[in-house]
Amino acid sequence: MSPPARRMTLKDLARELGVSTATISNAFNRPDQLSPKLRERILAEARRMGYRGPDAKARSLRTGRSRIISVILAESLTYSLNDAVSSEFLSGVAEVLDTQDHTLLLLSARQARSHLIGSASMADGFIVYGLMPTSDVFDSLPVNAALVAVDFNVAGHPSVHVDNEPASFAIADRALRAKPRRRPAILNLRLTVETCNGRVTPEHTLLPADRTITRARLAGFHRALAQHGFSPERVPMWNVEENTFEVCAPVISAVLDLPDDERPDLLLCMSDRIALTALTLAEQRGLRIPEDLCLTGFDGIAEGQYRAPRLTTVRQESGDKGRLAARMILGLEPPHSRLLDTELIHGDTCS
Amino acid sequence: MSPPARRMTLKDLARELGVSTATISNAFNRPDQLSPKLRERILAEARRMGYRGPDAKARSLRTGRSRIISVILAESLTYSLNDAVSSEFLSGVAEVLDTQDHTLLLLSARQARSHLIGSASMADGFIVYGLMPTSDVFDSLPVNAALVAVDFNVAGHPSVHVDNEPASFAIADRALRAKPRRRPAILNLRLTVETCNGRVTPEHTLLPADRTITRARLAGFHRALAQHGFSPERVPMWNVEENTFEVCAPVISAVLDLPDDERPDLLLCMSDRIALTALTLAEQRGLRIPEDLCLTGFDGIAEGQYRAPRLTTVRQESGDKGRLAARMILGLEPPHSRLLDTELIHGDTCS
DNA sequence: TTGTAGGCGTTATCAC
DNA sequence: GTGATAACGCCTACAA
Repeated sequence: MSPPARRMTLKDLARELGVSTATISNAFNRPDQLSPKLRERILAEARRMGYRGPDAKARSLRTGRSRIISVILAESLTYSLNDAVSSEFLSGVAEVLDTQDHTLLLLSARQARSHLIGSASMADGFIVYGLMPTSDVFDSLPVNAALVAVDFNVAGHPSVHVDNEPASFAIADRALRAKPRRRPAILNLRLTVETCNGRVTPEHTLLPADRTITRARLAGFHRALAQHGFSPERVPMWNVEENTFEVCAPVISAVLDLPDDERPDLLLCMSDRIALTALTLAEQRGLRIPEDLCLTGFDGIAEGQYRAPRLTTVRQESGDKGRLAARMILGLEPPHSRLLDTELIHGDTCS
Repeated sequence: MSPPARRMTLKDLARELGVSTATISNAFNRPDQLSPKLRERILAEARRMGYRGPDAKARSLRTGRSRIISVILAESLTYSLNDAVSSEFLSGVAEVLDTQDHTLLLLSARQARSHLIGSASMADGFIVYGLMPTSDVFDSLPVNAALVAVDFNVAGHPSVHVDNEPASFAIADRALRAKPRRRPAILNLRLTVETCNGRVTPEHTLLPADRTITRARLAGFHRALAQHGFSPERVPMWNVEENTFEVCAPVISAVLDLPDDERPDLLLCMSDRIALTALTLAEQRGLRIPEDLCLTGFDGIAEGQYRAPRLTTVRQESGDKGRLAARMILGLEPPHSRLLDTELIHGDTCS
């Protein structure tokens, strides 16, 4: 009879056992506040009667904390979860949260703003990853919220970065040293203000450095090019709008299908995904790597290293970025901005 | 002075504006309950005074719903986020939740049980993905919680599956038809009760079919092998404990390094990751694919298709699985168990 | 159209 | 060591 559709509460249990609610609460949260015997009895009875422990919603209201950390992603969740770099980042975050009994709530800055606001106040802290389309996202966040920015800066909050400019310089320098090249080109990732999936022309405006890390990568490439006798501004650039095979492929096809004497013989790519797409398409066209075409990537994703030829690239430890950001949010690490090192990977695409 | 560290509440705002709390609440939640003019004024004042809208914690306690859907993953978050198949699944889930103004909370069945219980009661519904190590996970969940199981069954709840047995049969049949092979072998994914990263011997016990989908895949392989004149029980099997390059590599190396007359010439792999690892290692050893070694995968991950040779495999739409599960949880789809189709991909590793 | 008041399930501060 | 009791911030009948 009377199957209580309603979830059993702490109060019900207290009444049933003839003890006060405080005692039940203590049995679950502060074992030292009551006799082991009583605690045992309470826990046993709770199990028997189907009480699953304090309700998270009520507890979070009362304590003000939810043990939820939210990662706000610049891109859509769909993209972020499929992209090797950002999922490795998330994986790092999750690893730390896990050991600290926190959970991970995924939010995207792309979601409806009203919705974002609503969900946001649930979390105890925020890790914001990637460049924010609009800064008003922050207006949605609780005031004084714990916040760590990754791959960009937010005034008043610590951030985590990698050394994009030096790393880009290093890999471009490496490529240019390997063998003299005549026609270097740069493949950008989301670098123009205007939507541009193709050649970048003087008509395009580049995003400012505080809006995208790829600007720093470009600076590194340019510095290396200049040092090797090229006029950076004359090195052709193409831009891709999204770091996926599907979006990169047409742009890269256009590059590779240029006449032989115009086709670049060195592609400095801003991501491994772009470089791998170029690699696949170049192989399909019978181009020899690195003889006919030299390629460099950025990120160091596994896919580029578990294939032949191995991609020459820069490894950034996205997992470490995530772990560090998570540790900062949880107060396990002082909240100071940090710059992580990268490592040059000498693969086979650029000998 | 007195910078109110405390977050401003709806009540504060009401007092400030000289209206009742109900009116403020309505302004945010039920626009039709008050004059547009008043609503405008309230919203404007709220913005001006820094009120970010109703607090999610309090709201969820009051309404009983949080707009949070939790995915409980059988594996660790770290693994799940890095694995192509499960992250595509999550991506599908996220896509649907996004459009329905819900958010995604990631939980792992591996986390400390007490923690899991605590966080669980926060969510409005649960999508359980992959095989549960222990069934007592469900005891942690709120009674009568909305729940959808993916890749396994939970009594009393709908599930989403893929046609593992027929798909495995089809691909094995395809491989065996392509060219007569003498020494087929099977590479399993977590199929033994005992931890086993290597050859499966008669001493090992296989997990029961209700504990792992790979059992169904094995059944499909065996049916095809029998049909082509092999005694399934005599076809050698190896097992890998985790679907990652690092864990697969030693096992596969051992297989490939067998003497020529013992080395399998057909590897039926239970995942693309396993097959791709085999492909990489085989290439490193100078084996020709498919002449010397024929390989099949399972999953159809992008990485296997964007390389040469393209992997012969079965595509399962993990994204669709996620979308469907999410739609069921949100009540957009009738809560009936579903079996999704797969598609045979004729790649180059098995001609 | 707006206001009043009770309660959602906890936890924390007190007394006892 | 244990028990009342007052918040936590909001939503929603219901009354005005």
